[in-house]
Amino acid sequence: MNRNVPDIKASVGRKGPAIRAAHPWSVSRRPEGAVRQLLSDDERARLAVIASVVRCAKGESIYRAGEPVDAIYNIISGVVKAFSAEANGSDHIHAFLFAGDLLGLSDDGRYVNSAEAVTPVTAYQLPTAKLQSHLRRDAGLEFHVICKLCQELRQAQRHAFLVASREALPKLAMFLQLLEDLQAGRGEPINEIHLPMDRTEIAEFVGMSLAAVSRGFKKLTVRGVIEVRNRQHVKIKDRAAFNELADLSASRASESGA
Amino acid sequence: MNRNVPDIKASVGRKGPAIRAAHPWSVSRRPEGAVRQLLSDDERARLAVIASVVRCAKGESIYRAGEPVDAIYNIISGVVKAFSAEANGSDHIHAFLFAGDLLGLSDDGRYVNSAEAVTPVTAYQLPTAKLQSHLRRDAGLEFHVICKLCQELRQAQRHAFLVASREALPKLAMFLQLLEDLQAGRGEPINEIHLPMDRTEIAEFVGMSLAAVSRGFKKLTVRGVIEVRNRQHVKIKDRAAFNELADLSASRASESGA
DNA sequence: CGATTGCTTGAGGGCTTTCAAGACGTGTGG
DNA sequence: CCACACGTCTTGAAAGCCCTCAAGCAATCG
Repeated sequence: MNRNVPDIKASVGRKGPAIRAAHPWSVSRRPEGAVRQLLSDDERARLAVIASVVRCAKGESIYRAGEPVDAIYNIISGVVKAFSAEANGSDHIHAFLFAGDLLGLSDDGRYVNSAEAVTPVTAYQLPTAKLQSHLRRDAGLEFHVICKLCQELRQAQRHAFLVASREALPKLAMFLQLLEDLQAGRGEPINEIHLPMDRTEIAEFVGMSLAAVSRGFKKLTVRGVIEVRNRQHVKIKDRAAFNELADLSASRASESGA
Repeated sequence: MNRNVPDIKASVGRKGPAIRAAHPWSVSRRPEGAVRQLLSDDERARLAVIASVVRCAKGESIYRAGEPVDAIYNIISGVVKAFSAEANGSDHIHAFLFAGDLLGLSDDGRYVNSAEAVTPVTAYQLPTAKLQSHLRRDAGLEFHVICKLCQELRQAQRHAFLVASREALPKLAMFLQLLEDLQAGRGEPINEIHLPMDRTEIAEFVGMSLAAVSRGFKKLTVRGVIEVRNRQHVKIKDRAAFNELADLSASRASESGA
């Protein structure tokens, strides 16, 4: 990864770090919740002062678990996986992170998981030392970080819910629903779901074997629930069946009126 | 639950809301990490102004998923479970919360999960409206909330890791290790692990059937890994075997030098 | 002391995992 | 432009683990 690159070109047209999340305590009428850019142009500009832009090729490591924490990252473009290594050699992926997400969760001064680029990635690097002193003086900015953390916490719970499911089809349906929601939250079209990661990474995220993921997609296709255009693009054909699978265990409180 | 009780007696001797967590960006030498009270007496006193004390009996509901968010809670004593209902009727427990923890995670103005007292509970109730305006003016307090959220995020990831495990024994070992760590973090003795929840709740947390939990404890006992004094107290007899089970999948980076 | 709740234990079935081989697709070199 | 080679994905068969259903046991409370 190219660290501390004073990349002028990349900064051009960028306003600075961006945090996408919903305000947890206010109600919105928009279908996608209230996912939006939290930071004002001014806040982004102030953060840009302490940030540098880094680029990673696909598969490149951003940081490793156990390393001393020197910075947290804010993704500009691309997809990152946060994972931890298991004893048997394979990894367990905690989360996929997209543009507007923060990563670099730490404990006791060290990263608690590793991060690696799933696609080519551009990100702001925010040194913790500078960031912390910056945060202490800016309550508004801090509040936005709180909103973002709340959102990540919800995602983590949703992920735990997903992996807790024992059957393959509900798992995959929930996974696709998760990606679809994120895609919608980013304002991208959702006629098709984009899967930037490969089947192995999906398996490591949902907690199944690679073979089971393959079989699951197959079965969903045969049943007419989804249509796999290619390995990166999936379309929901039977929304009712899809929701039934995805909501089988996850009874989401979306229809609770007033 | 008794809401808005101006409980003078409960407030006596209490300094106000307390948030226990580790500072994510600084290194500590203490074995239990740096888990400590984050708020200063002054901060706690300022929060106490907007807080009221609520009490719940065992099994009582604190809030339900889907309800409009009016307050978040800070546990003074007792244990709370955060859960969401599944379609089949049983629940999935996201987390057990102890003294010093915050609960009341929300999305789009509504609680995203339900909370219920596992034991008799005393907690501060902090109305979100007042809290938010309070937070906006106090960067130091906000920073502590950020620290706490980071900690909850780690817990959520650890939980996801736990439920992702497919075998019963590693799951239970990780669960016991989790409780032990929390117990140590609270400064309580760890010669014995205290299980305030019943077997059903353990099953709903680790993502197994009640029967499997029972069988798992049995097997751990037979193998001499643990000793079950009674249903609420477990002792680790064979630490090596225990760690082998718990760390089988969770390779924690605790021995990385420098 | 009896009843209710919580926990344990047994047997059969279903699902995923594992191991392994084959198909697909992509990128490179001729 | 085609052929080859590699990595990725799919598919098959046997085995293991936990789940479900159900009955028996223990502990708690009135």
